[in-house]
Amino acid sequence: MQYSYQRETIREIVYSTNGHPNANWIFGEAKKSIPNISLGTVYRNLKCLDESGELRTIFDGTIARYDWKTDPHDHLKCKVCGDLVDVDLMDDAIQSIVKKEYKFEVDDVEMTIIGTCHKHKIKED
Amino acid sequence: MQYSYQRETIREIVYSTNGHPNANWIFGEAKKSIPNISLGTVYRNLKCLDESGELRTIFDGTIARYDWKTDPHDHLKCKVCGDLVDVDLMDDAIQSIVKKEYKFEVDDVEMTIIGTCHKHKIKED
DNA sequence: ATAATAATAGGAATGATTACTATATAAAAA
DNA sequence: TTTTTATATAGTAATCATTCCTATTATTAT
Repeated sequence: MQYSYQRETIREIVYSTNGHPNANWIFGEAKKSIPNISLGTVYRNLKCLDESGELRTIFDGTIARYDWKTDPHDHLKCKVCGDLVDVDLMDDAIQSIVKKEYKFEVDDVEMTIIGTCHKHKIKED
Repeated sequence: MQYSYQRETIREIVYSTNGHPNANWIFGEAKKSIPNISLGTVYRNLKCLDESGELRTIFDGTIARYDWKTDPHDHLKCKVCGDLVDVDLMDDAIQSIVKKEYKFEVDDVEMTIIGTCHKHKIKED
């Protein structure tokens, strides 16, 4: 893969945030330094950065978000504020059940726990 | 919610398969008995069947699929054949970690394990 | 049966993503 | 360093899933 300033810029944008941005937000940020960058360029480069393991694509409902954390981890999604928080939950016990009982070779785990985060608790018993 | 023959048909279609169909497949099936049903009707009814708890929406990458199994469960997705298989993995330990450590009220868990299913094993050591 | 209410068909609109193409940039060869 | 070759880009059109809109139709309540 040939070097490109656009790809480098996109990579830096993703690496600069913990906010799980989508393609359109990244496009907006990229335009600040490359005003005539095109959205197609953003998508193409996000895909090849994913393929080369430099970022990870996560699916939030029906749209794709991008995360510089490439190590396996999970997400808590608050349905009130929409926040997506990184957590580390998937345990070895589950991995080994999948391997042994289902003879399934695991590449990746996508776990999103949907609920309400502490900011919105109405009352605590 | 008022009765409708279309909604009843859609519900029966989802309940008749284990194949995690998407809206378009359901639309095709529905047309067999209601030739001029519209895709909008399919989507609207899938949404209200989800809201009333009669089915569950699952996200497969960037598209929605529908599942009559409404009890919490997880999926194994084979990246070779695309099959989505129901499994029951999410354990109480994880639930309680989320609750205690993150003070997060869980409504739902979406866990998809991506990998290769036993049908495509090249060799076993 | 009539009126009130909610659902439908059909099609247009939206939003995310991908595909196309002529031009520009980067890497390799001369 | 020029020339050649290959790959990436901008800009735009196309696609796909999904939602929205509206006049008409079906369901429910009176």
